[in-house]
Amino acid sequence: MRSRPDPMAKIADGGGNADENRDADHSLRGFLGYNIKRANLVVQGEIRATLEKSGFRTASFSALVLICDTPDMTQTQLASALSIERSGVVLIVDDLENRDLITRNRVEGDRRTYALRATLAGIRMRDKVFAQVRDAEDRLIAGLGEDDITAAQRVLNHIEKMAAK
Amino acid sequence: MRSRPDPMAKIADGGGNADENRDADHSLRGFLGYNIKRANLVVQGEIRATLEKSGFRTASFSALVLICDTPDMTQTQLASALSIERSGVVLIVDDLENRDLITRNRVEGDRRTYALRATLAGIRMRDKVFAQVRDAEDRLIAGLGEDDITAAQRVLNHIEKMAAK
DNA sequence: CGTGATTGTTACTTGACATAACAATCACGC
DNA sequence: GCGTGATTGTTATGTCAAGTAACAATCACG
Repeated sequence: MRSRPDPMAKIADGGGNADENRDADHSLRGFLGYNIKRANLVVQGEIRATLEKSGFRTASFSALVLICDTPDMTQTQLASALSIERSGVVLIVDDLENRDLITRNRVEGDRRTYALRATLAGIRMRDKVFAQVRDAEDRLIAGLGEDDITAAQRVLNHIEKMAAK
Repeated sequence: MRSRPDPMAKIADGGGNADENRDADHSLRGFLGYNIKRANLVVQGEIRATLEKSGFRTASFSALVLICDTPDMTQTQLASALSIERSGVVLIVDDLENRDLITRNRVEGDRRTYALRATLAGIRMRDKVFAQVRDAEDRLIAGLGEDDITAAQRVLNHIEKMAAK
């Protein structure tokens, strides 16, 4: 009785895929990798939407926050912290510098490296967007218990520590 | 006393970025989007490593599972379930069909669509790889409490439901 | 039966990365 | 001091996944 698709069950899958997907993937739901992927998709989408109102991509805003928190950071350090290649941070730092949010400063003793430092405007921008992102996330987790969230953080951090070894 | 970086804290960021990143990003740690992203990175990496031993990418194995669970599925339905475009499933279904894991069957009444169905080999493959992925995930969450995991699942599913609306 | 929508398909574009090579600079042994 | 090798920022190039656009075949439906 399952093999013959009920004519009533017209797929009608147009845009609202949330309905018929709800139980079509019950096998994959058992994988936490699947659940993380899908949750990550909406979180990143929401954050991206929030950030682009201020002209940031996820990586560039993360870079600004890191530079604010760790003044005189090096581009190589930034690459390591962002888990991307050095060549990638060049574009990001270029952008932040062009918008006068950070400055590249020469450092005495090593003329190869730049000491990255946020400007006052950069710090103000960080604070403003930081709050916006927090609001966006709060809206996503509204209705959840505080203990559930800390438990989730515990699980996520544990998984991250288990990186292939 | 936080502003002046301790000279002892020499960055020394060579390859092992897990150490100096631990507290360099404490601001970003407050965002669950950040934690999800990083955890997702290692989970997907682990799953990818597991799947590629059997010649799958994440999407193609998800497709196989979905087709096993929902026989006579349509490619458009599959695209919706995978949250990708129809043009993308063509390559995936091509691959699965070439490996004799599924078959494209014509359906009476609508000569446009294919009814996707897993072969016996496809079902066996699904079961085998399914167990491997579950083992890989179990290794990642080893040491965590059962209640923590269910709480995490609750949080993740809640977030997913909150998709931009 | 004819207009418009849907399905699978192909070709093209795009975006975000990594890789590779390079000049300038540093570290360090001799 | 000097020369070899490593490091930093940079540019150019490649790659890979996923999306867009267009198309023929087919269906729905007035």
